[in-house]
Amino acid sequence: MDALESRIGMLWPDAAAFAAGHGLDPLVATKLWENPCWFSFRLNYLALHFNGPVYGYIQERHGLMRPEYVVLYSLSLKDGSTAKAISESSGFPKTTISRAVQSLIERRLIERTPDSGDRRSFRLELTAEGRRITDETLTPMLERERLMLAPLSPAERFMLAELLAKLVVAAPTWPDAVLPGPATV
Amino acid sequence: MDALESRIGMLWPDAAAFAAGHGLDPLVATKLWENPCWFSFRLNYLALHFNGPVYGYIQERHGLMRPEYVVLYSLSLKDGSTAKAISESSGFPKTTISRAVQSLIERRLIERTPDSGDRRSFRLELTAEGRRITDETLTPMLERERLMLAPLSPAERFMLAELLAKLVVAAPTWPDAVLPGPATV
DNA sequence: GGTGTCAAGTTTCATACGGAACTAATTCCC
DNA sequence: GGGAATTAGTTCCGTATGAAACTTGACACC
Repeated sequence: MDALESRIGMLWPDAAAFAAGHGLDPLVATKLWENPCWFSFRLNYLALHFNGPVYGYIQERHGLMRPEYVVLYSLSLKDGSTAKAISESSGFPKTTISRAVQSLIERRLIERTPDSGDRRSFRLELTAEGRRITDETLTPMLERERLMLAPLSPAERFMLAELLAKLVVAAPTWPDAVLPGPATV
Repeated sequence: MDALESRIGMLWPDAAAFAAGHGLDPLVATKLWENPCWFSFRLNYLALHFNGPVYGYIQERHGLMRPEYVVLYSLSLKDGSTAKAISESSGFPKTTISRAVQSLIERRLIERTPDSGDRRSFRLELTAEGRRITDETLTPMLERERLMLAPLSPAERFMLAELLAKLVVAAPTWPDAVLPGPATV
């Protein structure tokens, strides 16, 4: 009964013709216009085209792996966060974050001070040098976003920001596993 | 001068208060409402909450790694695609796709036939068994998208689909590296 | 105030991953 | 038509990664 609903993203008649007309790879056009899972494809495709260039640049310029920079960036937004919070908000497993934290401490980009009250966890804080790196990196990141969002009008950008925010806000209500289909029982 | 522009996604006054009111992790709220790079965060966060559950399920139920399933799914949309096209449309490096293809051939989920005309490349095609798996997996994938998009009205979903599509269409015009800032020269 | 359960972070270990170099086929172009 | 430059795909190899097990501390419960 949702046959119509799942076709929301598939309103272009002919992916091949569209691809030819827009300099788009034919398979990309198919995934864009003839894909029942239109949402996840667009999400992943766009995320990819942000992450690749940006983390490539950071890696090359500062020698930081992606999880390391994720920690740094998280602290630049909220200094004193714990490894746990960073892990959950970024989606990297806590083991990966733990390693990143150690590496950043060795490089004196962050400091770890025991949390008063709970001796299992630690406040993580940027050093001056760590802050310098996040400051310096913000410009190219913003520039990349600007570039990617350029096709939209300001009103459209605002609309997009709102729609995505609505979804993020709802995330805590989502189950963290896909239910096995009824045939599996 | 774009100070305003980059604050598009940051229109909520107090992330901490918002988090408390919505059962949202405080760091997530900060990344949502006090983050100059609002776009990439929302993109990655949502992609993550699709990929994790869905690929976890596929891995568990069918023993397929993510790149393997990406190949399978790509062929379910456009049978006869080449490894190259799959690599570029999915963002996985060609070496990873190559390995996935080999594994899928061994498991008789796809077949490889030499491309008439260019003997370097191969048409990849689903076997009946491969098709069975993509058919069977589509339901939980659609269900996950439905769940994630549930907070939006049909009109909003349509709007979101359109906005994201506009961006994907523009992707071929994006440089594939972030320019080094002027201070780097 | 012990005992069992849970949570933050670390260590261990097997492996999936992706960059660099390679092979083979194609295209360019003089 | 023949050599240079490109392209599809594979192989090799070092390593970043994440699941499972572990450590240490908090908290519940009686």
